[in-house]
Amino acid sequence: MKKSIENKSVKMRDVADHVGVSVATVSRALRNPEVVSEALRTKIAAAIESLGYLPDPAARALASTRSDVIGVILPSVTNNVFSAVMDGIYSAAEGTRYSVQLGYSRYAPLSEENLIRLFLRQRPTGLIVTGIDQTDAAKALLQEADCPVVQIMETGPAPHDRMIGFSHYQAARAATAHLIAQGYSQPGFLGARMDPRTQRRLQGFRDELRAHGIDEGRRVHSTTYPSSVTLGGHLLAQLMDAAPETDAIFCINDDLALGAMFEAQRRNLRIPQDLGICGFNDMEMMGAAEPSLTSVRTFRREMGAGAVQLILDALSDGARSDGNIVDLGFEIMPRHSTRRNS
Amino acid sequence: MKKSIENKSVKMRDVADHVGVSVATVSRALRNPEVVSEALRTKIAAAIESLGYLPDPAARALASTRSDVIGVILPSVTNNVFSAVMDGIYSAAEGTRYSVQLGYSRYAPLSEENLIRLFLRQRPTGLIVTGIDQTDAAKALLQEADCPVVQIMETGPAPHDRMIGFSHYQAARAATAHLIAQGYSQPGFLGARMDPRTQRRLQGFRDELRAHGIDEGRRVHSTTYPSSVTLGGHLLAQLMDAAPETDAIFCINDDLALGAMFEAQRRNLRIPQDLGICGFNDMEMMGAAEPSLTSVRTFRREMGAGAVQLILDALSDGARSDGNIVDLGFEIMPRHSTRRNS
DNA sequence: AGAGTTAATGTAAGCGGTTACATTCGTCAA
DNA sequence: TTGACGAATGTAACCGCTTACATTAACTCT
Repeated sequence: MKKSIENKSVKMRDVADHVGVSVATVSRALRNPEVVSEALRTKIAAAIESLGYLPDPAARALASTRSDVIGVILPSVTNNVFSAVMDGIYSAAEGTRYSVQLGYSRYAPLSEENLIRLFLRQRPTGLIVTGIDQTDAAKALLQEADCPVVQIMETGPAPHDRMIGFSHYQAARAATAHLIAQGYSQPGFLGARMDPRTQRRLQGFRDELRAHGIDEGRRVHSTTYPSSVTLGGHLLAQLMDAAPETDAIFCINDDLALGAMFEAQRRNLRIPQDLGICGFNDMEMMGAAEPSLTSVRTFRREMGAGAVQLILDALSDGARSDGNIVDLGFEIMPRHSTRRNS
Repeated sequence: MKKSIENKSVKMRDVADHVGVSVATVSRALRNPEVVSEALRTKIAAAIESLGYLPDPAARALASTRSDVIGVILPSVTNNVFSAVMDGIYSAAEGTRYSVQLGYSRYAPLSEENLIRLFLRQRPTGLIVTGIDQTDAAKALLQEADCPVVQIMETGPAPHDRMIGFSHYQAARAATAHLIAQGYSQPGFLGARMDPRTQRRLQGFRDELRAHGIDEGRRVHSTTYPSSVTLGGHLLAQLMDAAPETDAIFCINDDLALGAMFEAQRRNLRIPQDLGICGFNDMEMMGAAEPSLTSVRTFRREMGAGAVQLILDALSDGARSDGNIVDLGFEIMPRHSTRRNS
């Protein structure tokens, strides 16, 4: 594999000259191999290899009015939940000609709107956005976008185009139902960074309580602060002070659950006898904790990979088969922290 | 703020016509405002606003032979350590005209080399790469790169250009010294995903033991598997079975430390009396855990933000002030898990 | 007043690909 | 033999900006 030393800036022109054809033929060999004769195709491939030619994405994008990037807009960099999604996205994009461009909205709808505008300007191959709570302007932009758009993390009515996720409402109801089934009669709720998505989880919690005729009392504690393990401890402390009758908690995510567990230990509350704990997302540590912690497993990596696949499908289908919703569901992972009934 | 409905594809041409100037003037108003008259500048700004014009990055990159992207190559998507770095990078890039392009090498040097090649093809404004263990080919590419290159996460000799990080070796020595100072005489080592960077931490651990005349015995346990909380538990189990005299552990990262803590609890080992635990990175949960866990704090967000700043500096400096190394240091955060001496 | 500056703007040639259209050439049916 | 046709390749315009160079107008200076 002798690569040219001088591959500083090999252009298509150089490859063409090397083979003795026009640049158009080289371009075709790359984009529509089937229209180029077998003989030339192999010669061109060899020249590309030996010269170490790599196409200039900017020139490509400009000429073809379409860039080979898949735009992804997520609310947070640091949140583990989204790193798993990213992992799925990058894995699925690997090996394709598409590259991923990431943007972070920091949970700010307006910032998300601007990112959408910015990304659309690049005429991306596809766009992946998080959730269903865009601003009206953003919705309009997505509606008019001339590329596949996939909404991830949630399912819901009227997707812009395609959608892959699960129902946060149903997941929360199921988790709450699990607590009740385990014999807990006074479940509480711990939430942080209450955005529309987590609000739907709260709604699921409430509706499930109501379905069992349980009053929520003063057992719902949440804050708009970003979630953390420390915060989980604080929230549990608040909750127990305000509502000592609480015998179980459903936490909006696993960090809060872990923090609550530590706080429970500090307070000498026995888990699961005195306090049942259920988290959300089922991150790896949940099974490893002592005691192991019940959580709602969600398929984050699959969501990311699936979103990319949906875009690739849309590209080949051509036909915009609207209303394409993929529900990945969720799974309650019962562990020691809620095992009161066995 | 009445945005045009038809901002589908407003180009510079449209802005120019709207104001009654040539596109060159509009372009200059955007890139070198100081050479355009005050009057035109404001008119142009107004037109841009009212038409909702956004420049086409591909065209810009092609014409200027320089794209406004900062390339970043990290080994892992999911590792928390790097999400903090990314957070710093994105924050620092926000508000500038530069956008971030991320690539993941999955800890594979060859994959990193390809990414470098790919990124360089875009003639980026700057490049951020992780660590100092590139392949020879990759090193050559970086050396010839015609943009600032910043190596992050580590300090060391002979940076390609600039460098921001800390000494993993020194940090590990300091952590080990802390354990010894707390009266632990048989410290062990838990490692996972042993790459060159973590190898240097192991070296620090060993040298510090030697400096105190302590034999490492059979107390160094590590694996090439990716790190996880679960794995931390397994490793501690292995370690205690192989070397029951162990009275403290230095873990390559906080996940392992947390897992080890849970395993210690399962084994009824008292922390910190029977077993001292020290992690690495000081993630948020360390202080919130029960018992709270000692760790080595590293400045990851600052590393990311600092790297971007170094690039911006290099751009304005012009002069390649070689050998520019920023050592952010580290800090031992003593907590309950190693508090035997007080 | 005339020449020389300087500041502000316009003109037009690219940047490196893509692609519609033109051209060439061999094949085949009439 | 000849024209039609299809496959393979070439020609050249164009994608939306940037920028070197040319041009013009307004001053400054002797």
